[in-house]
Amino acid sequence: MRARDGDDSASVSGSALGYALLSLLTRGPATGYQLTQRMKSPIGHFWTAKHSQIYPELARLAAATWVELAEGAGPGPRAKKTYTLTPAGLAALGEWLVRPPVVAPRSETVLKAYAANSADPVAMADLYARIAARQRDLLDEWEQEAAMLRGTGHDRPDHPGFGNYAVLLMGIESARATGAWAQWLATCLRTGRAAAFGDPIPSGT
Amino acid sequence: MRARDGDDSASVSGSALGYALLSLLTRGPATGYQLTQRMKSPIGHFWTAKHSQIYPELARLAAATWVELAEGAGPGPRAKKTYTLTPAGLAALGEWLVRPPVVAPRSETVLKAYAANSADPVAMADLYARIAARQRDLLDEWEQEAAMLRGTGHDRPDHPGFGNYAVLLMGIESARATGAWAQWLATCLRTGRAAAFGDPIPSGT
DNA sequence: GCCCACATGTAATCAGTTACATGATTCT
DNA sequence: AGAATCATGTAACTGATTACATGTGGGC
Repeated sequence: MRARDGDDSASVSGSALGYALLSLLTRGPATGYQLTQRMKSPIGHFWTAKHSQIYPELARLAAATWVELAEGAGPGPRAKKTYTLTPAGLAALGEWLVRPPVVAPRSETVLKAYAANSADPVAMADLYARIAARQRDLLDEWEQEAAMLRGTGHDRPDHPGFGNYAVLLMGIESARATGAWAQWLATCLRTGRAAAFGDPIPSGT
Repeated sequence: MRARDGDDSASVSGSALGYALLSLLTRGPATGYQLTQRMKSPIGHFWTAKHSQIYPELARLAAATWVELAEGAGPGPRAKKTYTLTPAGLAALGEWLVRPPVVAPRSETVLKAYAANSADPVAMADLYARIAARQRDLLDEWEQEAAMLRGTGHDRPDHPGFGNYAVLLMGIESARATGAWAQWLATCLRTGRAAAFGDPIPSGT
């Protein structure tokens, strides 16, 4: 975020985190703490932030008049601050959304696969078998969640929860793809031979 | 990288970037410049680094004796340095590889979808239609590349290029998943109604 | 003469994590 | 009595990008 107080005009620009917080606030006003929780699911599988990063960013968003805050009595020594998205914040979000994404994806899981034959094949096969199992679990969980959301109309683009549904669908596709790939890789490494993609999970894991 | 000169023993630990460079060096000795190029494909779609990050990291790897360097005359004012992976470096890489990945994935593309109904639906549909088209192009390109690699035995885990092949396969799965999802999202936003996943690309884009 | 590829570095800044710090309320 | 949840912040550090800085050799 380059937005500072006094700089209320034209070229105000934000960081991806700032816009992520604005997106969370479209779901309704929240405290920094609540935003930290709200970020966990479902978007947390594709974007994360700790509270130590969120609190200063909220202060910057407030300085840019993209959010408003109401102070109240908090449980601890400091006041509890509830943030609300402003029309200016919503407009800034709308402008950012239609610009092409720029953050390059990073996957340590794929990076490790790139050096697959520099490690013990058994340990490596084990690692990717566990990753595949985890992705299958997530896939099951998310498919149930998505089915429930479909039942309540979240699959319509005018539904306020459509964004959540869209993220969940990408989670499903991502888990399916990663799971199948990790399983293929585990099979290759365990058998020491080329394997076909999409084979059923061999017994004896 | 916490590895410093003199600290050659037990608890030497590295950053993901350090291990990425070691992985690149398993393909053969290289200069920092060549590593910058080598990182572009195919692993560049899942892990990136600029030369300004690579050069200092190579110095740290050399201090940790994980790589060796040979100096020669360079084109510019400074000496050209060719780095080679040492047995200690290979061992360190092997230990890191079998540890579970920790870096959380980040996708600005999915983050934007999370706020899909806070922007102009037409512009948003356009954005995701372009993303889908791009993923289809990548899919075509990578499938041809993968077919070529299969023909030359890269799909066997003992082939030195197996890591490249594995990354390429994940690229394919990722492009397929992201492409189908982006197309679904574009269709939803354009029609303003719920769409089924995996539908054929509607005409008139 | 100009642009491109080769080649290596540093400085400033931004983004993100880890650790430190405080304190009320509710549940076990 | 101790742990978990709610709630907000800062400091130190690591990771990554952008910009600055230098210079050769080859092709057009």
